Amino acid sequence: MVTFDDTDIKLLKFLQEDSKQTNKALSLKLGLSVTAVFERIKKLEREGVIDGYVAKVNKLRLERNFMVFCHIKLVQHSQDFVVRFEKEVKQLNEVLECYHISGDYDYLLKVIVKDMEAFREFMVKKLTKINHIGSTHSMFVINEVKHETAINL
Amino acid sequence: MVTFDDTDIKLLKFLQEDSKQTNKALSLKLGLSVTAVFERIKKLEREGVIDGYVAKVNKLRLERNFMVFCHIKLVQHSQDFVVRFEKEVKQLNEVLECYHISGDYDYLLKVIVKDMEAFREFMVKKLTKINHIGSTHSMFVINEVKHETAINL
DNA sequence: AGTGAAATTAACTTCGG
DNA sequence: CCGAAGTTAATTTCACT
Repeated sequence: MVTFDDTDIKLLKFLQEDSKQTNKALSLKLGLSVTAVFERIKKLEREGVIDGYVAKVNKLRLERNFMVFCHIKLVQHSQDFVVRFEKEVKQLNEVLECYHISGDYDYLLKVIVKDMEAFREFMVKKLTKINHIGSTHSMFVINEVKHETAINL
Repeated sequence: MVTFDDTDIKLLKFLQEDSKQTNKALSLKLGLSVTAVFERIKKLEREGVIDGYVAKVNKLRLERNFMVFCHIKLVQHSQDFVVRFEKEVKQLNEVLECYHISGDYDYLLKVIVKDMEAFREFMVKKLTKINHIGSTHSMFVINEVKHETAINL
């Protein structure tokens, strides 16, 4: 098991907020040399703690501002059905997230589309075309109160 | 209204996947010069379409692998209560996402903590300490089937 | 482990056309 | 939008604490 010291945690916090800042800037915030920062980042990348670097885009500006959470129940829970459902749902690009959850429903999906019309299309032509879906229940997002990409470290 | 051409959309797709690739690499993928890529990125940043650049971290490696979705109902829905609830929930670092949703419950929260014990602490000491919460319903994530950070463009 | 400095490479940024 | 030139930062190495 690899361990992380406080400096690693701080470094990850900074990089989760802004990955474009220079190693110089990070070295000042951390009280380390540029070389040390460089080595630590490389180590975190090598160990897979840092999983990559991505641009965040503004959903509103891109007309992908209609978010819906869909609960899904399967008709059966045999290994076979579960595997097939998960495989098919992964291929739907409107589905950004899919979780197998405890409770009344089996799955919770986060779906992002342009508008209600696009959502209807998605439901009718894609989601409900997947076999073995028992029932669905959609919850529309009225307002995004909070959306953090950074894990709380 | 600002518009985006196909090249902008492609560029955003690439940057949502990997923001550390060089403008040179992007220029090859897009069939443009490095300068053109540079100018387009700057334009997208200026216009707020690109919202920032962040490092993705591996939840598993960092012991933040316990995810719970919490439904919350308020006892009242006066402007005052809603505003106060939203303000307080924003300050909880275990809550990565919070949505005001349609349906039986008022809010859906995505909570990430270390383990069940940490979740219990969170519920008892933080979440249910917020006033005006009527009822809650927690759904534990058994398995993360899909988790895309990139918006489907 | 970390530091500072120096050398190298590569990327970013500006500018004239 | 392009290519070239100038600027800056990332990256690597090394001698030393």
